[in-house]
Amino acid sequence: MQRNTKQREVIAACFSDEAGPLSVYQVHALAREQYPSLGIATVYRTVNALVEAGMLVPVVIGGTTRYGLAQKCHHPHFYCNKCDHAFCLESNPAVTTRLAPKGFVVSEYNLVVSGTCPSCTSENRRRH
Amino acid sequence: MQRNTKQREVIAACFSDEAGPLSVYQVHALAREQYPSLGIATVYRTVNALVEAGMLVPVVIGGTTRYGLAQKCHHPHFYCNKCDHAFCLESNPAVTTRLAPKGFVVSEYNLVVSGTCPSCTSENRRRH
DNA sequence: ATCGGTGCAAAGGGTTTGCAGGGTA
DNA sequence: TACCCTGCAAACCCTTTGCACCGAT
Repeated sequence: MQRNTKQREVIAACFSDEAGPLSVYQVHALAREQYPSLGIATVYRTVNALVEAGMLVPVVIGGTTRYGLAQKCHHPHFYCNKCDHAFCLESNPAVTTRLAPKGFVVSEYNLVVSGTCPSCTSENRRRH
Repeated sequence: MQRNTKQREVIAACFSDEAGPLSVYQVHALAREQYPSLGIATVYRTVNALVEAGMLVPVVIGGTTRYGLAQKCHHPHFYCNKCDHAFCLESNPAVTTRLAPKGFVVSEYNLVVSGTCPSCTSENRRRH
């Protein structure tokens, strides 16, 4: 039987508070603010358990795996090269339909668009 | 100045011969058939150099980075979970346009659809 | 008191780097 | 001959695992 611990509470809270998917490293940094002795292995174990449990889904962004809430993250994401933040995008029906030609059985898809986010773009403009 | 070596020739040929993008591991295995003493470090260095040179582009598929010819691989890919092979898909105009909302500057995108490819699907059918 | 969860450190897998020797130009 | 490239091994991440202790039930 599963037990409730402070560590799990803090880790799970990171995802509820955040808009976009987080890497294990980011979760560790965030959660440590509230629980400094938290070990990285615990984050890995907890995140993997939450994926198994169906609460989180993995989203691969630029070679790094991030994790987002399942009910929020079955859709495209935007990755900002400047601030290293990942955003959730609206699901685009045109993407999900007719993705593969005849004969290919589609079970899922992963779409990551990258570039510069609005706030990094405006920061850039201010400098000119 | 860059020099032509047998190793580079063999590695580059792997990509010309292949339909889909390859992982470093796959390139190493393929290239070793023609050059058995080839070291994995040389494959990493050569592939990275070819990406720098613009000949190859990285395609992240299921957490693993594969590499494909630049002129062939700026488009969606299909990953077969059964045979572990990556296929190139036709570029879908609906995907490349209107990907991100206003304010986001898109520089590139990575779309991987996964499931079962035609030959693995038919193999499955034969067993029933 | 039990036994699942945690932190630490070691082990594992994939990728990069330092170095001496070899091969291209 | 010069010096870029290669293979080997060590170094480096990132992630998982083993183990003894801690703490929720």
